[in-house]
Order: sequence, then structure tokens, then C-alpha cells
Amino acid sequence: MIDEVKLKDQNGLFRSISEDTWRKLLPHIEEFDMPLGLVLSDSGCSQSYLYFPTNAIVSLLYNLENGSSAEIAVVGYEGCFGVSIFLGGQSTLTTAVVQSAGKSYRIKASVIMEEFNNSSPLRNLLLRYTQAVITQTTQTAVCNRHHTIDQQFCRWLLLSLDRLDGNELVMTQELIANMLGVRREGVTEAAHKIQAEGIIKYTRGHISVLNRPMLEKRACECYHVVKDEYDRLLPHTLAI
Amino acid sequence: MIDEVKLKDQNGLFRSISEDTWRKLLPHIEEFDMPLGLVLSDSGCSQSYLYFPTNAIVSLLYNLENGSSAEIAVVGYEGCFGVSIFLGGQSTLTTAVVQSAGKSYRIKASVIMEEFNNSSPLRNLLLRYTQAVITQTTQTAVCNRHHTIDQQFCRWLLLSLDRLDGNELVMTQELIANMLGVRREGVTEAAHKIQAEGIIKYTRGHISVLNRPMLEKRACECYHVVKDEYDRLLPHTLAI
DNA sequence: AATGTTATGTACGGTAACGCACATAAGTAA
DNA sequence: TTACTTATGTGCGTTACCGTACATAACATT
Repeated sequence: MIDEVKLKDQNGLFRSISEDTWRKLLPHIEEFDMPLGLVLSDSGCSQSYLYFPTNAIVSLLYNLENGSSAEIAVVGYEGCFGVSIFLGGQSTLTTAVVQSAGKSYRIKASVIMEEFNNSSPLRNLLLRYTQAVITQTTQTAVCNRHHTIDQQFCRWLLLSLDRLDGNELVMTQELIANMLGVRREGVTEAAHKIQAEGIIKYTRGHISVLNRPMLEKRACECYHVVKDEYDRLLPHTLAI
Repeated sequence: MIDEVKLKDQNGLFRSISEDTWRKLLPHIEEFDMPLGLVLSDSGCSQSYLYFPTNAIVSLLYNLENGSSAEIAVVGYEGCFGVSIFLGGQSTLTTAVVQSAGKSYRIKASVIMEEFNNSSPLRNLLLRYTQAVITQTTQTAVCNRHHTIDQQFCRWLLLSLDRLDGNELVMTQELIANMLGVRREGVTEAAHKIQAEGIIKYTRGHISVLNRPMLEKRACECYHVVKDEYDRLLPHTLAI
């Protein structure tokens, strides 16, 4: 069964839930495995669970009619996926895909809604998280308009890295290209430049970050803006 | 004083507020004039009012360090500005600027919060609206990545037009460029093409839409996606 | 009418990213 | 080993958009 002692430390939102709310939710928390590529929600489908990743990363993508796509936001241990449940729209137009395999927990939508409506601490927490996601989405919009692939590649690496243990990342250039909504060759080029500067080492789907401070310098402002806003809105949620 | 009979019909969210909530809010509704260019909230500043435009349009912009900017979403009679109040973060990193002058109403943040916490109908309404704004932001992100200036110009015209009476729009190319986050010359070119096709007529800050169906055809899918999602989430809020 | 200001038009070299085609290399399976 | 698949490298012409500079035209001011 679930180890209740460790449970609360595995997701940032869990850690921020007050004691009495926690006691009510605890019986309804289910373990849920997230293999790479799993689609958690297709565009327009109603959500029946709120997902809380631990070491997994979920990408929120938007797919255009012509088949091209772009990542809107990324969710890891610091948050949850399925905000449309408590925003009331039930579904979203975004597709959620597991970008990095791992474990997560989930809670039935009905259970969350019950608590959301009756407990303002949980509601406040989830809404503050929602604003953090909005910030990330906003920043993505501006980033897509104004920053180079190089910069966005670095930003993306950092956001992913923050949600993982260690300094390695399993991800092909093809997939990164899909996230950024650019050509695979564009990512190849960007990765080359960054590697030439000794910042990363790229080998067939494995990226090792060798010099994180430099990576942050090469990234656009968007990374820090988003990170700082998460820190502000969810102060005790992040550092694990 | 405020004409209470007409009041409820001037903003889509007002119209969707239930009778008893409405009676409680009514004494706190203030008139507020929105002249062109007025800045309602600077990046990082705390919001003390929730604004409900009637015939005014508010642009949510994001300003980058280097001075360039991009519009994230647009708010008119169908919604409100200041969602960060009830999301709990108080401030946002976006700047809100009056894009088209007009009248609006506003309610003190404290009054809204009181109702938001005690009345689930108002809460549900505002949260559904929040999801609609998220959709718009998401679509902006993808649009910035994948669509041409021509398409975005058309989309932008349509979104503005939907929030105004008539088929005319007072707006210089310079300002549109700022919204879209592109060069002014880029907008000049786009406007030329669209005008050459007889879809609009552009004269020194005045745009008349002559053929709206064609304008919709020239726009990217983003316009309809956003519009349909607003219709879904706020069914009785739109058509005035 | 003369002048200034604001909005728009036009031109041109530069560049980031695209689409496409194909080469290479690193793993995988037989 | 051999063959196959998958991931990455590379080249090249094309395009959309940029930055800059400057011209024109409409309106405003006196």
C-alpha cells in the first residue's frame, strides 16, 4: 500500500495542504504510474481525476489542425494536472502527455470538488497554483514570439531539470522539437551550440547538464520569471 | 447615479450573476471611465478592484526586459479584469492597458472576495471565466509560434470587433503592432493585403470591416477556437 | 498658407527558422 | 556479423520577418 509517511513529501501541493484537509483526502489518494508518452487527457475530454506527479513530468500541449504543436506549460512535483476540474469547464483544449516517466498520485474529481467547495485552504492553494500555471502559459506566449530557439531550448531544459532528480534528462531532439513547436533540425543546431560551449553533453536521447549556471545565462529571462513567480505563489511547495 | 435597470445588461458576467448575489453586489458597483491608453495595472502591482468593461476593451500585455511586448489576452464586455484577486496571487506580471476607450464598472477587491468565498454561484462563474481566459492565453501562445502576421492580424481584428458595436475600429497600425509583438511595418503590409482583397478599409487609425466572413476565412483557426470556448464556458454571457 | 506632427508607405540588406533531402552513426534484433 | 531501426548530422534553397532608413501624406496648429 501507500506509505503515508513519505506520501506528503512527494508532491509540493500535498506538502502545503493543511492537516485536517489532508486527513480527509488521504483515503482517496490513489497511486498512478506514468509511463513515457501516456496521454492523460485529449483535447475536449472531461477529466475524472486530478493528478499529482512525484518524479514524473507532464507536458501540456496544444495541437493545431495542421498537425503542428506547442507546449503550453509543464507540470511536475510542484503542481497538479487537471485544473479544469475545479475551474468548472471540465475539459480543456490542451493535450496532456507524460514527458518524463515516473510515479504520480491521483484523486477523483468528485472528491476534489467536495473539498474545493467546502475548504477554503485547499481552494486557495489550488487557485494560487492555477495562477502560477497562467504565468507559465503567458510567458510561453511571449517567449514564442520573441526568443530564439537557442534560448527556448535552454529555458526548456531548465524547467525540466527543476522537476527531476540529478542533472540528466532522457529526451530525444525530436520530442523536444515537438514541445517547442519547431523543427527537429532546429533543436539539433541549438543543442550543438550549447554543447560546443561545454554546457551540456548530448548523446542519443540523453542530455547531461554540465554547467547549469551557464545554461541559465544562455536561457531567456522567461525561465527565471516563471520560477520566481512559482516561488512567490507557492512558497513552501517547491524545494524537495 | 447608476441606472440599475440597464446595468445588468451591460456586462456579460453581470447578466450571469444570480439574483441574490446581484443584490448583495449592487451597492458596491462603481462607475469607472476608461480612456484610451489608461494603464489599469502594472506588472507586479496589487489589484484593488475587479473591473467589468461595458463598451471598453482592455488588453493584457506582457512587457519583456528589452522593451518588446505582446498581447496575452483581451477583455471586453464578456468578462472582467483582475482575476489575480480571487486566484489569490494579488498581482500579475501582465500589464493591463485600455485598448479601446469606453465605460466600465468596478467592484472593490474586498467585496468580491467576500462574495467569492461565500457564494459558490459567483465563484463558479468567475472560475469558468478564468478558464476561458486561460484558453485565450494558450491559443495566443500557439498562434505566436505557428501563424503568420496576416492571420494574426485578422484574428486580432475579429476579437476586437466582437467586443465593440459596429464594424469600425479606432486603432493605429503602430498600436496593433505592439499588441501582436511585431514591427509596425509588418502590420502595414498585412493591412495592405487584406485591404487589397476588399475585406477592410484602412484610413489613418480607422479600420472598417467590409467583409467579415472573408476576414474570418483569412484568420487562423485560433479565433474560432477561442470564441467557441467562450460560448461553451459562458453560455448566456456573450450575445448582447 | 505655413509649419509641425503623426500615421502610413516603401525599400533593402540581414537573419532565423523553415521544408526537404539525404548522410551518418548508434544502438537493436536476427 | 548482418540487417534494421532510430537518432542525429548536414547542406541548401526558400520564406517570413526583422532592423533601419527614409519618403509621403493626412491632419493639427498657428
